[in-house]
Amino acid sequence: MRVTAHDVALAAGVSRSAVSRAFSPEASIESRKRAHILAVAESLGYRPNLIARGLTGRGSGLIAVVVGNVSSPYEAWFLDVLAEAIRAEGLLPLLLPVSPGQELEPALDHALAYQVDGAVIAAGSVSRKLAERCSAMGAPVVVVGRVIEDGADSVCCDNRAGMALVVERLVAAGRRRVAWIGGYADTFSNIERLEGLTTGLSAAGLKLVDSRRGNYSVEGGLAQALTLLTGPEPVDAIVCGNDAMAIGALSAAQRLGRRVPGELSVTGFDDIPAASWEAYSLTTVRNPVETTVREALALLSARIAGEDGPPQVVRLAPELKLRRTL
Amino acid sequence: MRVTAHDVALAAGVSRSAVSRAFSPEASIESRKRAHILAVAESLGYRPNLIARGLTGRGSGLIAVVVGNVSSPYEAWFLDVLAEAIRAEGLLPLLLPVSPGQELEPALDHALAYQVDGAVIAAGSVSRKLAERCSAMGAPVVVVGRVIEDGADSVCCDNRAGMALVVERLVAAGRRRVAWIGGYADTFSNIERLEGLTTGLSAAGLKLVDSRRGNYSVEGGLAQALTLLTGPEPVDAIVCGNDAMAIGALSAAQRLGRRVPGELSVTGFDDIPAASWEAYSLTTVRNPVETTVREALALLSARIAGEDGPPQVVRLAPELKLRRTL
DNA sequence: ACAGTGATTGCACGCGTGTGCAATCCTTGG
DNA sequence: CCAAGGATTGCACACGCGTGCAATCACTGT
Repeated sequence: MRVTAHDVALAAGVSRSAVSRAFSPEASIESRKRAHILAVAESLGYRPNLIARGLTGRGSGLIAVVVGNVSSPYEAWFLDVLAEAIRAEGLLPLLLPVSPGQELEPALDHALAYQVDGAVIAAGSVSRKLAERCSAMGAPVVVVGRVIEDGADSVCCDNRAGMALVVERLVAAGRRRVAWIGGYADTFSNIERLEGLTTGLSAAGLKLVDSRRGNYSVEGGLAQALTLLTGPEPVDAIVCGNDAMAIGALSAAQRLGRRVPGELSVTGFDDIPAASWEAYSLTTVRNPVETTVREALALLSARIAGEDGPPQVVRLAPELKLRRTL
Repeated sequence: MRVTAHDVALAAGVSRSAVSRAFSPEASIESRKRAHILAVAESLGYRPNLIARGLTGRGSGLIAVVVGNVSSPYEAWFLDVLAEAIRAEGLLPLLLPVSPGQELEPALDHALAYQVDGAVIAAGSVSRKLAERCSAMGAPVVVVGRVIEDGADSVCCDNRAGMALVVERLVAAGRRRVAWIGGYADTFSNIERLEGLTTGLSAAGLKLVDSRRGNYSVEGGLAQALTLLTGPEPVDAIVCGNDAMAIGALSAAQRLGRRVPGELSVTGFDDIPAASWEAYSLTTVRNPVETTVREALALLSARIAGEDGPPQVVRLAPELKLRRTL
């Protein structure tokens, strides 16, 4: 059935150990013999069983990747970069989709049962206890997009700084009646972004005119912007917690005939690919996804290599992408 | 370090076999004892090592998922649905991103070395030989989005039928000068969609006015539509090979001030989420992704369960989504 | 030619789990 | 009270691989 090292050993007339060593680059084995074994192995279609190899203790070569709705543009973008980077390290990503509201723990348990070497968590609510439990099981964890104080390594863009950039530009453009459409209320990124917005505004002597929740989706942004713009309170800028909602808000503005950015500014956060599509040309804050992934994997690799020490927090500076909606 | 069944056995004062049986629902074991063992296991934080379990032959519980650029909207959508469905079956998806142009084989080898129970291949060029090799290794393969004649199970929407729907509507709307912006030339879906378009047109006594390649990307669609619309040949309809390019084409039309659908029709294929965003309201062909995933997994499960027989081909009927661009 | 040295090699064990088989236990019927 | 039968249990082996250890080999220097 399945061809094993034993079969190769038989066919090549050597011991099974020799086969094993032929596939370990550093092992001591005569090079002529190794070549022969590799040739026989090739002809038999033999590949070392990585599952069995993982059993001997040297790590499974698997990385758990916890991510939310993969179909949301930001998550898809992030996952794309991350998966590519993991494979570039010779590892394999185990995909664990955890929709908002679902429990993270069962999914993580499932992955831990596969002896993953590490986990990148970009969704679900991860407590300090959970992170510690993973580490105790031998799987270092890097949390992305939020910071667990003293609990786990994390890398996350500086949301407040990003919003500060938006406010600066907003004020320079003479906007005075600013509204906010945020994501899920208790989300780390949502809290920080809102906080960055309000402190920036109050520094300019302004305060929010309105504040709503759009659940980070296009539909949510559209619905909230519609009721907002048809409400009693006049508004000359809508700051959104992410790009998807900003795209929804732009649709609302279009439907209501508001000129953007003439009478109304709209901004997003993340700079997903759609933000630069001409129909939107959304002014937004660029979330440095590539750097985030690089840093996260570097942290993870260090931990896997055994590096000890207190949890590290990497904060990445975002950048304002000026386009045509502000 | 890592807590094993042996540790639990010691702590519970039973044999290791008993621990193993406590975790197999059908195994013969006194229920009081099972409860006790499970309690001890829980208190020690023990979970059966699925890697080791996979070694005994009963499958690894892993499914390889080969997909292209995850960040492209259609692939992200598909992956989202698929990953969710795989987890719903109690399996775990192993993510293998294979960008267009990259080799599929090394990625698949990597996954096969993990003894995956099966593979869903939605990207990369898979030959009949490759599919057979996988099956020989004990990993059934389902190909999605293209058909390997007599080579592997596959499920794929009926691209020609989809295009027929577009043509029908196009002709009814009185369009006579139709251009085509396709994806990668040698792609299965691209060939079928183009074929469906041309046969439909010639049945109506028409033929393509122009034909281009936009690489299935927004940027490609934009660039091709720009040169197309500023070229010598007048055009009153652009049929695109997927939604992303259609979105690019709409941007081109907007930039050039063409009224859509007044002077120009634009259509896509797939019905990605962005197609229904108000800025586009793209008329397109809905690719039945949910059904595709369901059928693909059903096929795969049957094969994993040992079902024999000739390769099956499932063709799914698409549906025209009439919006505002045609 | 011979001892000494270092490179190869094979044996056997361990990784953590499932499971056939025979031994044991408890239950039940007479 | 005894025997028969079924339910439980533990032993031991298997899964496919890496690797320490001791044995073997080739080779070198004198």
